[in-house]
Amino acid sequence: MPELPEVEVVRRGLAQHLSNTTVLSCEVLHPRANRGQEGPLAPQLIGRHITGWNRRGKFLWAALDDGHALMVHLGMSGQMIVGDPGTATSPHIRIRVQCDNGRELCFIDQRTFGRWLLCDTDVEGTPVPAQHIALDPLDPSFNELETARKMRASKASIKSVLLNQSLISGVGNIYADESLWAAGIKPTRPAYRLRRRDILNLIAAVQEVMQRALAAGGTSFDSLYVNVNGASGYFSRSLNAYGQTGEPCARCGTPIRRVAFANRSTHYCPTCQTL
DNA sequence: CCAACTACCTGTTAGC
DNA sequence: TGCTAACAGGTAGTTG
Repeated sequence: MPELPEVEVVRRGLAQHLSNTTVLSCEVLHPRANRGQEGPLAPQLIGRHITGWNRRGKFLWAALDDGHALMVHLGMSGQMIVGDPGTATSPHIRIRVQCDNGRELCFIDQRTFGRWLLCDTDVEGTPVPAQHIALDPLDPSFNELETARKMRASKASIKSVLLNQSLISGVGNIYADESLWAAGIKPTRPAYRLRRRDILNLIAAVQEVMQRALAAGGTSFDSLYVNVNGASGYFSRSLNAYGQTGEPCARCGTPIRRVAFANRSTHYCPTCQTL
């Protein structure tokens, strides 16, 4: 599942191969991939000039030279494949675009949770539909103290708070479980019952885990294929909690437990995640 | 206003 | 073998 590190790998690949280029053609092959768009996408997108690619949390967008943005969310299974025309052959190609640098971009998305949206931006260039998304923990302007204060003001469980994209963005189920394991915090603990230093430790753990995943996933993006499988492909051997049900905890040896929580699976060590 | 819950989607796997 | 159910989960919208 693409979370922040995987989306950043995709962004880097797109920035390398599809910056300063104009859209020549566009086909929407599945309407759900462009849900919420006013009017057909193709005639609005053709002729637009992409200046670069930006990201906030799991939201990705192409900055256009007229102040608009082509916002992309990969959902659970979205992939952005860049190559020569005809390179992508998946039965799940949802949108196909050709650019004047000779490259083709295909949006492939098996489960159709992802989408593209051509939209307005604010004065800072952020797409309007992504304005409610908080800065992510790898953003240079991310404020740890301010974020910790907001998180600690919540009565919800600390895991729910980590997944709340309006407080801290980019964290999904995998990195939430990994960060809570690293910080020794029980996922169901209400956020307000944690000390300030515990929350700050947790934020540092999120940053550390994501930096490591980014380093592991960002090794091979100079090929034309823009890989989004960072967590499942490169980083899976480093996981300490997520998907480790029944495996001994790397810290204390207790079998990792899996529980249904907030309609999601949660993996944690019942012995050493006690905060 | 806040927190919790549900719909949306499809390929894979487990169980009978 | 063939069917059904569970499972994966980010976001938006709804409910309490």
